[in-house]
Amino acid sequence: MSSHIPIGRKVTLNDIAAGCGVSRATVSLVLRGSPLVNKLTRARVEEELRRQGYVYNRAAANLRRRTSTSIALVLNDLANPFFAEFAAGVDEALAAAGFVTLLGCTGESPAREQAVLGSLLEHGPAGIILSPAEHSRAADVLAAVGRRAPLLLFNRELGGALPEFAHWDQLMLDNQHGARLATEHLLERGHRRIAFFGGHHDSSSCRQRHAGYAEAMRGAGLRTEPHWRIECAPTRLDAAHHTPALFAGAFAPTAAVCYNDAVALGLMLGLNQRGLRPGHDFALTGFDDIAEAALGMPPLTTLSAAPRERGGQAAELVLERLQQPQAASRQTVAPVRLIVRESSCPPPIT
Amino acid sequence: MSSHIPIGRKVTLNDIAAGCGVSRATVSLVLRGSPLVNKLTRARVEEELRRQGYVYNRAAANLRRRTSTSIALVLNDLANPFFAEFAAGVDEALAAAGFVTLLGCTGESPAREQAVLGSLLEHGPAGIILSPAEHSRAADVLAAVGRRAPLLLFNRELGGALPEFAHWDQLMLDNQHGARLATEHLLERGHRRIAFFGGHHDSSSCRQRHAGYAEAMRGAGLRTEPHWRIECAPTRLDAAHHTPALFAGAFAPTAAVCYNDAVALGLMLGLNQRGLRPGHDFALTGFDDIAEAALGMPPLTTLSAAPRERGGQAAELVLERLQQPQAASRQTVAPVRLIVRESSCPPPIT
DNA sequence: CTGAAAGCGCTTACAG
DNA sequence: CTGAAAGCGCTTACAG
Repeated sequence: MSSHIPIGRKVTLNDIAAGCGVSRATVSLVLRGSPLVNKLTRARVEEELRRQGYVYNRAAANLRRRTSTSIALVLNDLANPFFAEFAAGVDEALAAAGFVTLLGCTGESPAREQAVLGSLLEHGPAGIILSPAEHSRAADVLAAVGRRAPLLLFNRELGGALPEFAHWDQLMLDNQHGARLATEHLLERGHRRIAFFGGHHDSSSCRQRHAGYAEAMRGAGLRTEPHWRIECAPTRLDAAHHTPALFAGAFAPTAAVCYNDAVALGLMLGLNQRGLRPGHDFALTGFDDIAEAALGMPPLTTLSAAPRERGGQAAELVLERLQQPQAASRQTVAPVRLIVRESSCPPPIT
Repeated sequence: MSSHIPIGRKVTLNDIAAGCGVSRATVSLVLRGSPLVNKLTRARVEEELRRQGYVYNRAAANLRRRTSTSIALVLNDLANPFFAEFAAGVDEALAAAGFVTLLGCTGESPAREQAVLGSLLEHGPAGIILSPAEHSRAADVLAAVGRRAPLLLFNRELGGALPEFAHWDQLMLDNQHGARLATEHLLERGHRRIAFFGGHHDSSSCRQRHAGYAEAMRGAGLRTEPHWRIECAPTRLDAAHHTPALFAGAFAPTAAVCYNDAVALGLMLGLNQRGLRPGHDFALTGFDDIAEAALGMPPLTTLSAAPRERGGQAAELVLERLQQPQAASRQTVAPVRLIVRESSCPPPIT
């Protein structure tokens, strides 16, 4: 059980009612802007509210009315700028709708996710926006949340699908289309030997991006080599380490579609170590458009998901769900935009 | 007034009590872990809680007990990685203490800050952590918050000091010391003509950093030239634009202590445009250690405030205040660490 | 147009 | 060790 912090004496409806000689009910009606109240009574009450510095106790009101004015936002990694932007977008849209954001971070741990969901649910959010931790399972989330609040899944799918899945809304990035755009862009530049670099195949976003890449390659009538698909952790460091594998076989690629920007920046490091100049001798693209992407050497061609707008969209989606609890669940796919920068050069002339 | 969202029928203490033939009071005692309850009764109740999928209604409990288990976190800019890290640190520490984070973003607007504080206060947080919007005034914050919850001020001071100020705790970065460290580091490298570049003098953090720079220069017995103090907006772009001003007079500087990393990165661009190689022909330092700092060309010597740890510290400070509402207010200054990278080269040999 | 009364889901003395 | 009763700060039919 959590600690308990006593609150100082606060001004309540009783104080206001007593202060201007009306009943609690009348004060309540004034607060809620009811047209039933006499103008003069209203003015007197409003003056008294100001005078005593009254603050509405929304928790009490919510209890009585059996409503909620909060939405839980559960994120796998707030320190990641992508999710920070997303959170800012969520909070802005929720605030505009009169809701408050209950924040919870899981640090990519399914166990912490369970704890965070449990704790936030005790505060009775009207809905939940969840960007799941890496290996979070559908069954566990379902057990924690049940039917207590509608859930919107953002960015990642959960492991181990379930029948109840159908009840959850989803907002996903168009990973497949994005990777296809990047691949087609490199094809247009004249590349034929294009690798797909980084990420792990057990991540749904990685599979989707790879599918988009494969689709574009097939569409161009091109075959791919096994060593054009290098898996590695989605970090700069691991990407740099795995760079040599790209050049291990015959038909070395002249370009790579990278799982994300971090991987692309790491590949740049790895290329430099081999004496290859990214953006001159080798072309590459990222995914996410993190702040560093525009500053890389060279600046990185990448895909932007406009995380702040996604946040606003996620907020809209849960709020709509609250209006229509029974409507069929919605699977929304957010568009992704190609941002062309210097890193996606034409192939070197051989 | 905000919208209202009806909540579905939930399992309450009454359902549990009825379900296993005890009174509500007994169930409550079980929930709160009271030793007064018979072991068998406890086991029966716990089984029933599980069976019905009971979720504790903390809002109702808080209302009855007149307690609160939430802390409001009000940030000027969550999209800024520094504050995102800070927020992650706050949330982690609060969660560990059984508290929940009520998030609010102001987007650097004092007007939105007022609205956000008002809205969050209606949810009855036990305390508030506020990183104020740029031109937020003490009087306005006081009017919004009053004595309804203890406030911890983070990162920036408020405009227009007030007697009541003394009631607020503060957690500030050691800006002055940090800038002094950077300046002394450049002095040790052999620089004598060192500029202070970027930021606006009406920002308290900028004044403090400039004071640290001036202190180090005085300490070394060095005078400074007027054109060694260039003001500009704390953005990359504006910094790049203002670069020529550094070289407008006689005694051009060989190094610059920059207001922050964004400014330093902008100055790098500006130097490149003049044909000067940062880290070779000109030395510079930043402030913040943003992710791009380590990746700059060259990597940027800078100061780290360890934002995530600051978040944990801020959470500790408010939680301590809740235990001791009457204790004298505390002004905490968080240390800042110099991170030496290639940008702070020795002066060119002339 | 205003007030008295009941109740949201919990907790907490107080009896027994 | 357990239960009946009152009350946290609100809202909402229902009278008048």
